[in-house]
Amino acid sequence: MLPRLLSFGNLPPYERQLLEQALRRKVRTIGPHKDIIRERDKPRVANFMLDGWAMRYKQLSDGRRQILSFFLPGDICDANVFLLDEMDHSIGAITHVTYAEVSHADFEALAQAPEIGACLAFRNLVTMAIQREWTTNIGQRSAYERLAHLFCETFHRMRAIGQIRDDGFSFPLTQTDLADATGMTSVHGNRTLQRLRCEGLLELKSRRIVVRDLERLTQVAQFTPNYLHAYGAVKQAAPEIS
Amino acid sequence: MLPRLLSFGNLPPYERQLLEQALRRKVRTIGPHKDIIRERDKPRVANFMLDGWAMRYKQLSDGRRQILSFFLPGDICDANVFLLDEMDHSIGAITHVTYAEVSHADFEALAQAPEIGACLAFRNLVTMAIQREWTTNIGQRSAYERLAHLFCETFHRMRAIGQIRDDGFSFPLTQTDLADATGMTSVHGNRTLQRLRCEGLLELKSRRIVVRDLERLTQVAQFTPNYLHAYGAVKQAAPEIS
DNA sequence: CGTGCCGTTGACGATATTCAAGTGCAGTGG
DNA sequence: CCACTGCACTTGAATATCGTCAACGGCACG
Repeated sequence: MLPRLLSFGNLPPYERQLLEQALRRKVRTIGPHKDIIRERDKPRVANFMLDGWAMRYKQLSDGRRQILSFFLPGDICDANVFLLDEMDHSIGAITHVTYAEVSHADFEALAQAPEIGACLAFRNLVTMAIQREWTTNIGQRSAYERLAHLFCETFHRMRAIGQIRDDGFSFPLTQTDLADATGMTSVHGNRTLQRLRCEGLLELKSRRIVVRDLERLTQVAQFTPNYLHAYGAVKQAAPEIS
Repeated sequence: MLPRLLSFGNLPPYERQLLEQALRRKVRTIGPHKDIIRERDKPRVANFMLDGWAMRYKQLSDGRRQILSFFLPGDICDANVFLLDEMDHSIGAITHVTYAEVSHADFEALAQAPEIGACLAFRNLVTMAIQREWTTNIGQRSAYERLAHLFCETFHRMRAIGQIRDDGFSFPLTQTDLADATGMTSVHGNRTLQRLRCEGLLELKSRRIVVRDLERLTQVAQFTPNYLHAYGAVKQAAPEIS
């Protein structure tokens, strides 16, 4: 019923029911390339990702765009966001996306529940840690290392939600998206990607990534997964389908 | 008594007392270039900045360093950080720093108090927004725009805590720090800084910045302060000295 | 069978890094 | 008082990385 990360581990029955009810109240679907919420909008609800990929991004007035993070199933878009007068960034769907809108009142109730509240706070810390790692990635690493790092991170996150099959996973971004996420132009992204391919680190074709050599990829990226803090605390396992 | 941003606006007497007690319990001082906490340490307390500048940073194994954010008086280093097994970044003092260590128990009590709890959550959102802006800054802007942006942001933050005098403020970073914060080499930082100076946008000499043309600086940086969400909701005013 | 988006390529120029050397200044100790 | 030291800042030249512009091919979709 719930995507893996939204299961929040073993909740007491009362909390589990609270969570499921909150997530059932208002489920929405949106098509790719549509915005879930835009910069300057007044935030009204917290969004819990149920299925599909979305992204957080900012756009400068001259058109430059920075993708700030990706939302995978089970992620929470903006905990506590009600406290803000207006959004300082946008959230857009990459694929078809299903998400649950959680009202301010419902969110408060979830945050008050001891287990769920702690999980929400923990998730928030992980989200912040990932954002910091992206800053480091873009600030310090070369284009080549940067892409390698993003693929390592995504691999680990996808594994945590049981989405790895044969060392590969679905990766619905265009090369332009990839470039905007790593702070390079799409032309340079394309060339850098080719280098990753021809050095035998990975394949990327028709929206699917296969990691050919995780060890070397990790080395190139100087990737250390500690900042994910055992993201979801779930190792590779069958996804929760019920 | 409390630095401006830690005043949390108008608190009911009970909460104000709670806050002051929590901040009085353990006040520490540390010299410049010392670490307050290091990556891989187990976090035990939340640190509330009382005086001086500190920074959050990450170091790669080959020595490259990314400065992730600055802590000014009144900032909170790591709310909720107890939930993490270990630190994924370090916090270092830039100047002499005075800070209050808040225990897990005390922090919980603060977070439970309605007004303070909301303030803490709000501050956390602003911290995240700043981190996102840094990602955007480093990812999309040129070196020249990037430095301009950092100075704009710092100007606004310093103004919010009443630290602007004659369009200038104390700025204790070396050029190497500045470069590590904006993802460039110190040599390039130096040259870029010279350009900012000779175009009449600002002066930077002996650890003090004077903004000569805020309007043009804002333009160059494409700076929009919306992401600060009226950081502290305090306009320029005399600092709270009591 | 067009149309549009995505990926790819080449040539060129701009931006940023590297390496190395030198200046200025503050603090230290003789 | 002055040499000595260390650090921050500055400069130049050579190089590497990355961006811009423009064009073309493939493929899906209508």
